[in-house]
Amino acid sequence: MRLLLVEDDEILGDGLVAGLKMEGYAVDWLTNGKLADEALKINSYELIVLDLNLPDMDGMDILRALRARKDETPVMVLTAKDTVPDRVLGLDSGADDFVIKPFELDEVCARLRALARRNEGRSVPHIEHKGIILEPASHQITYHGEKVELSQKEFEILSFLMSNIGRVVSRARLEESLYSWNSDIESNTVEVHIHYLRKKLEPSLIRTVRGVGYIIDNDDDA
Amino acid sequence: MRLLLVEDDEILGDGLVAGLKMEGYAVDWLTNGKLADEALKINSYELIVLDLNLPDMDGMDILRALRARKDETPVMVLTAKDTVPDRVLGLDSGADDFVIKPFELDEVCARLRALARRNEGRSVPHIEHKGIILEPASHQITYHGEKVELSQKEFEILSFLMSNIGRVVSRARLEESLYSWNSDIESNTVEVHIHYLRKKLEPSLIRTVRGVGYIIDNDDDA
DNA sequence: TTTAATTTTAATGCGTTGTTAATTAAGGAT
DNA sequence: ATCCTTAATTAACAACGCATTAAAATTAAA
Repeated sequence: MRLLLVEDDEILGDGLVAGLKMEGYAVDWLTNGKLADEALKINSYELIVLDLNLPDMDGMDILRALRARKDETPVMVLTAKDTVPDRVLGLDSGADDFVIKPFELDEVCARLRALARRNEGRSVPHIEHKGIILEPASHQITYHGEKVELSQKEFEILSFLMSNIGRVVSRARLEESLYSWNSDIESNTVEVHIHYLRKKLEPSLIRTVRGVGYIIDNDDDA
Repeated sequence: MRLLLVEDDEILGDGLVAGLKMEGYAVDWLTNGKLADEALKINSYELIVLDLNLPDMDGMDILRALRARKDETPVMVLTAKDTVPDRVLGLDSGADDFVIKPFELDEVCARLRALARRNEGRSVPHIEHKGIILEPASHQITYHGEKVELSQKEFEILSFLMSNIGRVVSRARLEESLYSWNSDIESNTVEVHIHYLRKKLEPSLIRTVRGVGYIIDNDDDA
């Protein structure tokens, strides 16, 4: 699950990154407001953690710009107690949650889980297709009524494919959804995980579109 | 997917072309602003990557002229950090995204994908004609209800012809859509693929217009 | 620390695909 | 009718993309 952290404080940022990675997030950490603004135009994060107090650009501007682009990604705002204008705490700010510094890492994580859950809950209760039931909330898969144990990466790949049923998903796009920008995957990791998925489920479930990507088809034949 | 790169720096351009081709784009590279302006009046691209700092013509003028012609092609602008007038960063410039030099090739590619995605997301209509159903999203062809397996090049050629039903498409134009300008195809590749298409579908489907090109006719006779 | 599980890397093999090139057929022009 | 040009057909070959496997590296768990 991809997460963007915008935090200029080195020490705090470092700790957050470590903690969030431990929670299983693929974290991109930016210390620069303008870069963050740019990064968000790519729009491929599931969560954003945003410090309002940045040196080069007001965090609120980033948030405003984000919402102006109709980007609904859940945003958690970090602020120091005395720098929060009251209006910010209102609903119109566009943020989904606030944490006041100093805070406990555990609390942030719990709130993030809640955010993610709430966000999934709206749009994707569970996806069902060809005998597969995928429940994002519990992170579990059922295939023809039987539980199937998937590793994290396998789950993420399947999720991505299943939320794009009928559309070809390029390998690059899959990689984007699994990793953060700068992490270089120069090998065939995705292929390998696809292979494991086919093994655990049905080989014909995921169709290869040579030179293009992978797809889970709509139709019932294969 | 055709992409126009306008970049005067030889070294940078060379690298970009290589990288973009690797991503599967058919890249046309122009180092000259005026030529680019002309090219954009004639050709149509799915993406444009534009360096603002050109020797003979301001990149912004190209962009302005493009938008003045109601051309909505997504444009990614490349700029050096200190040469970006602030106004350029505003929404009114007409660009869809910016990248500040120096940049990572990976980032540019990721952003381009995002641009293309945003742009195409609206409508991916399937084309239907004479019993053939072509679905770009799933990359599949049906002929009289039966699935037909096509290779990538075959698929691309058929796509191009089917989105130009009733119009003759010259071989040069087909080659352009499959390859970039300067990539040399000195043989009859297109003919060969046309041949395979006719074999897999109906020989009479694609009519040869001698000395001109190929066409899929409107009418029901052949 | 040891063990197990997960993830990544790397190497291999195979089938598909794109391209080339040579030959045959067809269409126009003289 | 013949010649010349253009297109169709076929086969051969090289290159590529993907699947698969095993092993290494990393991470989590005991």
